[in-house]
Amino acid sequence: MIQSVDRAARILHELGSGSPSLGVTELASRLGLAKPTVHGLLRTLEQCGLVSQDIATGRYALGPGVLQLGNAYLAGSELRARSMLRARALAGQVDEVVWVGVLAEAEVMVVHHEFRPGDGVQILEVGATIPWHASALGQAIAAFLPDGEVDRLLTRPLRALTGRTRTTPEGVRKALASAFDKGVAVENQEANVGDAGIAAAVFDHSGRPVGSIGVVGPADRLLQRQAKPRLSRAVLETARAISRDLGAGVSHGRPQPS
Amino acid sequence: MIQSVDRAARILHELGSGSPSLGVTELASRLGLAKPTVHGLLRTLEQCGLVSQDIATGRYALGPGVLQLGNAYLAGSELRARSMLRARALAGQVDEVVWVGVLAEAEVMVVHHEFRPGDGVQILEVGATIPWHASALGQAIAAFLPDGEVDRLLTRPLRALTGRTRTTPEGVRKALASAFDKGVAVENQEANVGDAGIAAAVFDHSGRPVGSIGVVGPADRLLQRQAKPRLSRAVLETARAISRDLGAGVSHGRPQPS
DNA sequence: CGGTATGTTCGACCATGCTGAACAGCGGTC
DNA sequence: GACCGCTGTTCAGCATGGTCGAACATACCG
Repeated sequence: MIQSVDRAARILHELGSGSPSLGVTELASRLGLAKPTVHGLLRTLEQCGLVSQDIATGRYALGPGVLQLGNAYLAGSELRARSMLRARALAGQVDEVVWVGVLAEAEVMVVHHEFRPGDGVQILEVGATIPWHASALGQAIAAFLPDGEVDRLLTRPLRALTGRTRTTPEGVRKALASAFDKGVAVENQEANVGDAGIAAAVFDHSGRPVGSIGVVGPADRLLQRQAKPRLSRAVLETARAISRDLGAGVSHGRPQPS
Repeated sequence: MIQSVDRAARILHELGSGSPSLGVTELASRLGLAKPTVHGLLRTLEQCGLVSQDIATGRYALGPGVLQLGNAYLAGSELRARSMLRARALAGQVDEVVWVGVLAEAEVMVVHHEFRPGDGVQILEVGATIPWHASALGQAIAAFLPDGEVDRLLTRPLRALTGRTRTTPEGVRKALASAFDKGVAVENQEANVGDAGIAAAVFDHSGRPVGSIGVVGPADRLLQRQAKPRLSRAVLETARAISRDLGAGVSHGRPQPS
């Protein structure tokens, strides 16, 4: 663990969360470092294009370079590349917004967003993150993770995003067990009031869940008695198809803890 | 300049350009560093979520963290925030795709993409980069940069993307002079065969060009005799309006070299 | 016109990251 | 099946180079 690099990453993380621009002093106090240390790191990051300084105020913010990297990540993501066509097909089949996500730390990140075919509203959610325990995408992935990793995830505090968010390890475990049994995770207004999600995990050739795909939309429409089974089946079949594209076998049991 | 941080950034940059995943050995040889050095940097970056290792092959690729940062950059970009509404209005008014860009090193990066209202094809270009000299967005910004910075940009090789790309400093300078006079830069198939662009610079309160906004589309449609003046005027007015929102004065001369 | 913020520079100590060489695990190949 | 080349990884020692405290320049505000 190289300290200076770790500190630089923490600076980037700090600039990315919360206030869009911070001063040297504030950054130093937040990270518990000396002011000149932070200054040197910032100067380096600026020269690399990852951070930019507002010449007027002297404060620092993330630079265009990070966006370029983010774009490169998307372009190089095999999961994303393999799921785009099938995501579009799924969106057309069920007439809902489709998301593809991966697990990053304790958040699930949307790496692809397929619009609902006829819908005019276009809010692009690529790059957005949602606490894993509050999203169908996250639950679908976690359900097939080795026990050890699930335990590690559950040690973190489970923040409540709505009144229906599962905030106890037991509650989340129940959801994971259900998702493991059925193959699909269902989330009912646990992340956003009014919105529900249905998602299934995608596996790579080694049987590890590398991400998930699912539909998102108004809870009353997605969870309608006649809609839910149809959506679940469509999502699961799409996830299985992508997994097959990635070289996974057909059957997925819970992998052994490593 | 902190070497380890700079090297980490170069690793990220290398992972972002070209092959989506690289091995330690290849990275080390590309950067001219020792293998264990690169290994240590990669381990640190991995722990920060900026890089992820494929457990099967052992190779490294960009991690989800960089996408998160890229998204944070977009969310915190004042230029982007201020231009979204006006970009949408412009797109509706002229019925063309609208891009908002900023200059990053020698590339112009698209930070906002407004779809052509009725168009079904939806290729999102946010995060994409184009050599500055080959795009209307880049030329519009450079036309209002201090002479010194333009000189510095022109010392780099001017890569040809099409047969019409300006590849000599003189040719580019002529385009910049025209953009400076008219307030709008016009690019005719210099980046992509068949595509043209019309863009104007956006200024902040200090009079510095912070980015640009413009339309992109088929050359024969954009550069039609009756369309071009109309588009130019609309683009210029939108750019001026955004500049005003950012607190810029009304008149923009070429700033003194600093 | 001080006072108190800020961002920045300098110099010295010593921790820290770099490098060479050696280790372990794989895959192909003769 | 044992060899060889390749990979990613670990380990030690040296000295490079990053960190920190204090001092500087500057801007804002009372």
